[in-house]
Amino acid sequence: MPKGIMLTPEQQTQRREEIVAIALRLIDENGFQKTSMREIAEMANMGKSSLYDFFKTKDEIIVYAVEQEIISAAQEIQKIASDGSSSPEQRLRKIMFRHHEHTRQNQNSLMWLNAEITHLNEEYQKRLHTVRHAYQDIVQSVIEDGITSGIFRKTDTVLTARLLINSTLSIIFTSRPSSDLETMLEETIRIFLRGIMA
Amino acid sequence: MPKGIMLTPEQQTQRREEIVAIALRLIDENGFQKTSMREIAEMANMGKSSLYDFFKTKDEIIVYAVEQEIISAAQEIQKIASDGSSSPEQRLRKIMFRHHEHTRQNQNSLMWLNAEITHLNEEYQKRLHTVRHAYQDIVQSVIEDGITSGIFRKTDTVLTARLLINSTLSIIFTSRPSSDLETMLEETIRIFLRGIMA
Amino acid sequence: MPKGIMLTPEQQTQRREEIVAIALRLIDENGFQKTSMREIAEMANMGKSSLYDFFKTKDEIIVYAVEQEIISAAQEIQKIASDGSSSPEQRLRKIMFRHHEHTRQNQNSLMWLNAEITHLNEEYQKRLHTVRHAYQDIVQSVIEDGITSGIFRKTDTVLTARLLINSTLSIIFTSRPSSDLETMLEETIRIFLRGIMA
Amino acid sequence: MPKGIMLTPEQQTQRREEIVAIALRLIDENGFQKTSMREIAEMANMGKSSLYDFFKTKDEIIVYAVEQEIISAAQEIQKIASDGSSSPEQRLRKIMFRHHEHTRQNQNSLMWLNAEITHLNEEYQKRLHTVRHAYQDIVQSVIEDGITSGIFRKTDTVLTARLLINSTLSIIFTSRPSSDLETMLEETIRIFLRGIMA
DNA sequence: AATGAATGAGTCTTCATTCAT
DNA sequence: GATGAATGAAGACTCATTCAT
Repeated sequence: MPKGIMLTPEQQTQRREEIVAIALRLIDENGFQKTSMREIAEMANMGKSSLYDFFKTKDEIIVYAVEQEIISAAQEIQKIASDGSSSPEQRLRKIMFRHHEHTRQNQNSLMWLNAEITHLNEEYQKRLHTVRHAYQDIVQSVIEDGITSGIFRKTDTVLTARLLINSTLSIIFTSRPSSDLETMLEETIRIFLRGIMA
Repeated sequence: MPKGIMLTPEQQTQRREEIVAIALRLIDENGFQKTSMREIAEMANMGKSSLYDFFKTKDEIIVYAVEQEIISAAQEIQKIASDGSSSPEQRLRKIMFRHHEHTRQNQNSLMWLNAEITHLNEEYQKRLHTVRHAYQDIVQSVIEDGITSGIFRKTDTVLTARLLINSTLSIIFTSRPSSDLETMLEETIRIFLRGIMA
Repeated sequence: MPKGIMLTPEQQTQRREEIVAIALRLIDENGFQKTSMREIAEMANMGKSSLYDFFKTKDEIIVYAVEQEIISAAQEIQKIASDGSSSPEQRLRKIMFRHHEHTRQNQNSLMWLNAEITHLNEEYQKRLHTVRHAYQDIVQSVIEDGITSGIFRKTDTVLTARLLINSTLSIIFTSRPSSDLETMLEETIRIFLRGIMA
Repeated sequence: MPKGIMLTPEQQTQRREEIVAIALRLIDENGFQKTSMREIAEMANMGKSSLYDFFKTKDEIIVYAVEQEIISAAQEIQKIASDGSSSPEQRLRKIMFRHHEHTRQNQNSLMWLNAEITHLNEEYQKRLHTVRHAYQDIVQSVIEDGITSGIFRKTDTVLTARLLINSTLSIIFTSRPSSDLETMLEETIRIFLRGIMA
């Protein structure tokens, strides 16, 4: 950690990623509230106040973390969504698998934000909404492709996309799993596809 | 609030209900964290410490509150579920309407618990799981009725019930509603029913 | 310190006075900024947070302290001001002596507020302005008596009162006293009286 | 801002003046406490730590700033004071106008120092006392001229000078101005002159 | 039985200052 | 010479919980 040399944007980003990785781990273990900045700083081997050079507030850490996760997941599902060689059904299925992974990896942060997003400051809410909407739009576009091509019936695609996206939470956050995650995911996809098939 | 007069068990219970009603309202308005014991006590016209005669911890308030809400909602959907004169499909639809109401009325408490349940003490987790499972079981039983009677295909009914139950959260917690709640609920039910129809 | 028994208003007030006395002493020693709530609490033999049962903010401590001092000083100079048996000149002189005492006893708090009042929240500013104006009004009224009775010439009495009042700060806050406080006060009064004599 | 090029003493001084000008402005806008070194550095287009090449501490900035202001104002009032063609009364009046300007331009810094000077380190206190005394001495000298020439009566000239000097604060820092600044200044001068006239 | 006074542990955040490059 | 990354110490404030009366 050189002292007076401006961090390149890459270094900045890398440092942020490091912090975020640590923070996410702690948050997943103990919850956001019970994770303190002191704790994060200690795990990150830096002074409490140095955190504030990278994130203006504690909230921003989780917001940034989830924002990045969603952006990166969005890029991946976008690739799948744009793959003209698969049927909408195929693509939706693939997206769900990728999405399930994303949900599983960030389960607690995502869930915490679901519950607390309305208590974040407006800027953060807006940032999250933006990326979430973009993400949903991708899923939605595949559904619309299916409708256009006649294999899906006409549904409220905004809602359908959201139902699909949120369904992975039902799979992951259960105190009474009926089988392994993958099997449940398959079953979920099956139900939904059948639900929207023409 | 007479001093030195023993409260009968009924009064005890009634007082608990009052507190719980107030707490639920405050939590739904401001979130669990931002609702303080002082605030609850003031609204309930009692001393801070008197709350502790009814609930051992702050957590217990929300746990008990949601527990009761779920129990009471379970009783109602049980009635619907047991109504032999309707088809399973009809019953599922009615249940979803009632369930949606329940979700809407306690949205923040329910969501907060979803996010924080793993950080509650074990006893509370267990209590919540118990009632949730019982609730889910009812929904599940209707689905199974449908399967038995041949109108639903064979699915993972535990999972299906959970998907159904959680779908109301997707409807209620959206920053981008595609239409009014009831319409979205109808659409959701339609998709699911179709998804599980034989 | 009984635990669950409501403090009577008198006890409340007394407790506040105790805190205020300690706080004022610390503030006079080390300045407002360098006096911490922890320090005050420790000196007052109470938990940090108990302070907040008596004062909502740190600022409020000094505001309340000075407010009370001014109110009490105002009552005393009011008595002098209303004493019909003395000439306005006599009364002004007596008031200045009493006022000088008041200034001396609260020198650092008063000076600190002079510098920082604009950074206090509005409510506090208003409270201070109110009592200060009331205090100034009393001094002003004596000056006006003198004008009415013809012994003082017509001056801007609002300004004159303020000059008179603030002059004690010049006497007290000097790094180069030209004599003892009382002598300087006498000289100051002499100059002012001569300055406004008809 | 060339790197590695030695600054000439003139450039050094000039840079200091720039910093000081910026600091004074910020301090007068937001107060000393709320003005951070980062803020000053940013406004001065230099790195935070570069400030420390010019000033050892934050305190020194305001000390130096006010010191320079007083020295420069002292030079100006010295010119007035030495003007043999005007009467002491005339000169005092002119000085007061110039002094009022000086006070007004640095009101918050001056007031802040009044309140906090005793909490500065000794060296800074000494430096400020030195220039303040020099400044007061000039005013005092004019008063003494007046006494010598018989138009002023014999007063404690050290005190009188201080009263005169501080009176501008009463004019400027009021929450209840009785008229515009200039008029109040005129009235103040009138009262004082009359107060010390033979 | 009922209360509110008292607390202690903990929170996020700020900032002047240092120092390696 | 100039910089900004890094920090440590501190600060105000909150709140669930306890307990003496």
